[in-house]
Amino acid sequence: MTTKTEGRTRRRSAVPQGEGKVTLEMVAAHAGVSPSTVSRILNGTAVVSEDKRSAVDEAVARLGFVPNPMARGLAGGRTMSIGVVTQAIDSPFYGGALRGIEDELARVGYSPLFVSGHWNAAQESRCFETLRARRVDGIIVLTGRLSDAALVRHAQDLPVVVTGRNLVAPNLCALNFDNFEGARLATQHLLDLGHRDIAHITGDARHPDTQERLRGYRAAMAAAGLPIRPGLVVAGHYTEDSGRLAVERLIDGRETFTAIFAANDQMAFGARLALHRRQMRVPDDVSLVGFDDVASAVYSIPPLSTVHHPVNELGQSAAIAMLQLLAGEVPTAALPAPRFIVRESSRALR
Amino acid sequence: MTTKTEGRTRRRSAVPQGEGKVTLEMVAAHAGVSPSTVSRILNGTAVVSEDKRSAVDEAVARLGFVPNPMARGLAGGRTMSIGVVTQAIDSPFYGGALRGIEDELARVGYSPLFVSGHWNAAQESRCFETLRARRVDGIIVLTGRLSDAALVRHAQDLPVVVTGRNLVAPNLCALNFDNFEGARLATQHLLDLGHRDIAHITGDARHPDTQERLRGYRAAMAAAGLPIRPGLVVAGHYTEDSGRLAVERLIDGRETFTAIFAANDQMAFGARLALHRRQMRVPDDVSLVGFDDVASAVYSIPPLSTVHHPVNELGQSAAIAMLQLLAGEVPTAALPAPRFIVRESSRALR
DNA sequence: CTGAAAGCGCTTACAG
DNA sequence: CTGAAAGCGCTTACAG
Repeated sequence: MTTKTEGRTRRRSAVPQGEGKVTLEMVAAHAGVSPSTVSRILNGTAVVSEDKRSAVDEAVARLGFVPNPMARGLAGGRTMSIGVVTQAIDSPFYGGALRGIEDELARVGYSPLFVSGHWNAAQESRCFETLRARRVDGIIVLTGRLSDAALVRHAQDLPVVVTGRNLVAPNLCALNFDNFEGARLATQHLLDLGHRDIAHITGDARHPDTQERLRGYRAAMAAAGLPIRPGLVVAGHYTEDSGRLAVERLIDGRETFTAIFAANDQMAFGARLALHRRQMRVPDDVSLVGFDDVASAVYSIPPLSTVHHPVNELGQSAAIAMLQLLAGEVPTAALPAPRFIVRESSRALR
Repeated sequence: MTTKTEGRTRRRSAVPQGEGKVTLEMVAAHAGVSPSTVSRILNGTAVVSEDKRSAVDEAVARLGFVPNPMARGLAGGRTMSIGVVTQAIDSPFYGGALRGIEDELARVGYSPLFVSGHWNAAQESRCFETLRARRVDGIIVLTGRLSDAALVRHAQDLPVVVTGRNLVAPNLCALNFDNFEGARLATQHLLDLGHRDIAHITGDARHPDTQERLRGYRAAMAAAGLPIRPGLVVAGHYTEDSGRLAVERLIDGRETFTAIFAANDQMAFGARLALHRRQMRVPDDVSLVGFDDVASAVYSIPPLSTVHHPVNELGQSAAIAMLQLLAGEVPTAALPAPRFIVRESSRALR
């Protein structure tokens, strides 16, 4: 049995190897100009005569020159890297955002530096230190627990874009999804289906989105002339297990309900399991809707009706806004409006 | 309107602020020694007298000195960063590994630099270039599509640890999970339950694990004296949708089956949906088992029986092995043996 | 428009 | 055991 992995013949190229060894000085020598000029051309820092420019371009191509980011950073120029403060690198929700950021940054030669704050302000502060020590050109923060003031302060030193907040400050761009409207849509969907006894599993109270989503739920109920029954609002904290537990409490309590709106998909999945354990069928016995539309929502059983939170676009927009800030432009990024996706976990009350 | 880029007020505080501004030189001055000595103490590069050491330690603490990784890297020392070549930053499977790596590296002050190869050898090569340009101290590769030869070559320049392969080379450590045994276990579980007509959804043929898992399935069947019915082995490529399609083909074909072993959980989820659509109940009508035990497996309906692939430990072990390689030691990392987790998607044939 | 020179903050031979 | 000095590969005032 031959191993497929070994048969790769080692192609040798005429092109100078060892990418890392070619320096800007070598390029300068080959092009017959000074290192300063090469630097300027590479950075578009100054107007340079056409012939020198082409000579340099050619030398760069011939030698396969790749500027050393470390040297660049040390010398005070751009490091071409953007710090990304996420909460957990393996979050099923933020994962899509990380990818959006990575893709968008990649197309202009920037690379992201991911660090995890684990929903902890102290750790997040350390993330910032790490990132600044590495001389990132800017920092993107996905929600986080840092105070707005702290963010504004950092923005004095380098561009920052933050998601999940509304914040206006110089050199800073805040990108927020319309959580209120999304939650209103989800609740309205259930209302339209004829449900009146709609329970809501809230997210972590310290999370900014939580209040907004609760507010959306309340607004829809109120608009329908329905009272908010306190027993129908149960607290979770965005994890599957907290959703499961919330439903257990709901069932064990005296309140009756025919539908549940979970503040995120993960809790909806947990709720689904609790319902399953109690032999309550979705959507036959109770309708269930979530929020976020994570990748696995389509494959849950039954496929989950949920509000689409364009997390990938969120990442892209954040990256684009950062690039604009870096270019001295005013960010124009805007997030798509919430859309409710009807799948199979909700149905008309009969 | 003031331009934000210019207004950089430099705040001055009593406490040495701006962590980034304290340099090794300042520490040296405060401690009354030369920069070289400070550097040596910080790096444990040489034996230093006790009094100088404590003087330096104190100065470091007082000033809150944090070495600049860029300068470190440029000067030829360690950058304290490890490149991690993953396939997709948002993979539900590798996510756990990334986290394991991050956690393990963090405790010794290293930070990971994640880059995505997207299952594409060319992109992976570029990942390596990026990482080397940034002077990472070592590179961890999660499977990938690079040839073994390419990996061995890179290991000549810096320590490499790779998962998902068996490979022996200097300055390189390969960490592989026992896919064969895992698959054998999964199939045996179904066999023990009385199933004979067991279908297998394979993974992407280009993926090294695929053959091993297929081999495990075959071995278990053979050991039970059962023939392998070709029609029962359908190809997928590790995505939910490919699992769904595979089951559609299975159902539309003439073969009968009472159980399915999907080569990973994602395909099992897809299979589950296809079954659901055809009104086939799990586990009543068909038993379903997966492979990997991703985080969401516990919350799928019904909770998925699957082989536990300790992906978090995989990440940790990879990080530990890297640290050992960096210390000039021989890696001792070993992965836990596969365990089959019985949940509710499989049950005895009656 | 374009050089020469200094400097970014460290590490590491080289000499004591 | 410990300095002084050079150098890592760039960028950026400073002078033409």
